[in-house]
Amino acid sequence: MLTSQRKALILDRLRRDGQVIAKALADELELSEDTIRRDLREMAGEKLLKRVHGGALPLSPELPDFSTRQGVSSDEKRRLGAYAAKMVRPHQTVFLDGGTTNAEIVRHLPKDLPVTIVTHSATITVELEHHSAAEVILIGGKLYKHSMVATGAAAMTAISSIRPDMFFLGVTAIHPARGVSTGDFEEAAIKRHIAQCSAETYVLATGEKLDAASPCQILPMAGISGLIVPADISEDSLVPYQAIEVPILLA
Amino acid sequence: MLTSQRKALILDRLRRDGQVIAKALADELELSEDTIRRDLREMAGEKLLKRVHGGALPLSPELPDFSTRQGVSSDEKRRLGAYAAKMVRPHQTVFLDGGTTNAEIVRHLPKDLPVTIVTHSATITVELEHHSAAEVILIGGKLYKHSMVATGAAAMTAISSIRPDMFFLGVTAIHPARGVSTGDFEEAAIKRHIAQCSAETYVLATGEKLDAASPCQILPMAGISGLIVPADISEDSLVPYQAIEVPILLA
DNA sequence: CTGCTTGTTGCAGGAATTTGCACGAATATG
DNA sequence: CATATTCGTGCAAATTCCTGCAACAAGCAG
Repeated sequence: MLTSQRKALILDRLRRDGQVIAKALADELELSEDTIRRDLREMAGEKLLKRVHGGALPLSPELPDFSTRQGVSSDEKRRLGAYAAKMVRPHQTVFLDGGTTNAEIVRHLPKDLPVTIVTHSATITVELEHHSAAEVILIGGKLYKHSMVATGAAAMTAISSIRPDMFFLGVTAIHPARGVSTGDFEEAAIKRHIAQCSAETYVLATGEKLDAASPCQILPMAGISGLIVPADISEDSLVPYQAIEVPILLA
Repeated sequence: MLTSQRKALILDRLRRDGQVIAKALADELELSEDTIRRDLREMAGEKLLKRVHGGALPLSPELPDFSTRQGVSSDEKRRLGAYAAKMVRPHQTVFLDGGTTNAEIVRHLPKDLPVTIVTHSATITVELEHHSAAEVILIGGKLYKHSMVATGAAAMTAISSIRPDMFFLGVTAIHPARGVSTGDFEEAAIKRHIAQCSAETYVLATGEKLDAASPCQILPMAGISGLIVPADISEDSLVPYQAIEVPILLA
């Protein structure tokens, strides 16, 4: 690996993760920590990053980016996103629903992973700009602006022609008895349709979504292949879901 | 192996792999590293690549990033965008092509204008998020990442079902004899199709696009309903276009 | 054919860069 | 305050780079 590539990688990680740990990166790239630290020292000299004990941080905490990055993703969402990104195997076809949590999945997907991403979300599509090896299929239709996804008959038809290996479903609420749900009827129908076309359906759930219900059910819990929750969630809150035998994955 | 062939090969590898390692390529071609390095040195002089210790990298690893390109719209583009936005009447159906100039149109559209916007561009779609009265139709398909627009058979089909009142066409070059053109064959076909479905087709042209030609023609000049150019452009440069009777609108 | 020029290639030797290691100093953590 | 990391510096080995030079082939004029 060329030095300049390594430095570009470091900048990339800073943008993506908001931090770089010297030791972790040294392990990952199979180089000595000295080399990484030297890079960090030089880059700090060029005002490209801020050195801190143990690694480095971006110079400007967060670029004031538009709607895509509006919700400064919580650490919780980043962990869920990283976990889900690791589930994706090369050459799979993955359907990504809209939402900030799913945007985190994209940010953790390796930029050179050969994979087919299908999405009906404009914001997810924009996030995929620099994933050079990813084939992106954009589902069109009437835009539902609240979540910036395509809906309607055209979207339904387009989705029908695809059989994704896995679907990362975005929801607003999860309840043991009332399943996964969202606020809009049309959106719920689309999400349900995508799930039916997909081999597996996973839901990324931050803590505050558990044991809540929104007006429109998408699927009963039995329709979910797996629920991905932060590892530090209280065990009590998971009991009702273990009871109905939904596979729970700890991120 | 001829020198020029070798240099072409190097450019090829840069495009394909994003890097060239001097030693590895010397081994592969059974030449001394000196020869490879000499090539790299010369090509760096011609601004064809960027030399780094150990080999070379493409000049712009990630072409003038779309998101940053978008941020720095020139004053010229803003004026064109404002002018085009004023052409849009309430309740019309407008097809917006991708590109930074068309993004400027959106930024100048009143947020409460009741209008139907059709687009195959993910970035344009995101720009429309806060236009509450606009109905947005997103055209899906295989994403062409260079310009972040949907292409392919699916996009063609979806476009066919729509008859926009006006189409704002984005191009990379405009030439009196060779018409409007762009760099990608597939993209040109899509743009041509949209124009054929639309009642009127307008092209927003910044000064540097005039009298240039890109590989793939979209339409002859006769296929254009109007050319929108900055008002401060030199009159001389417009003469060839007035001669072929293309309506010219000064923004 | 000869002599000259031009362009390409490989090689030698010295300069510059990169990398990993050692060791003492600085910093975090309990 | 004690311990464990992490940091910085100096140093040595390896690699890569550059310059100058010589060998060789191709093209061209005389």
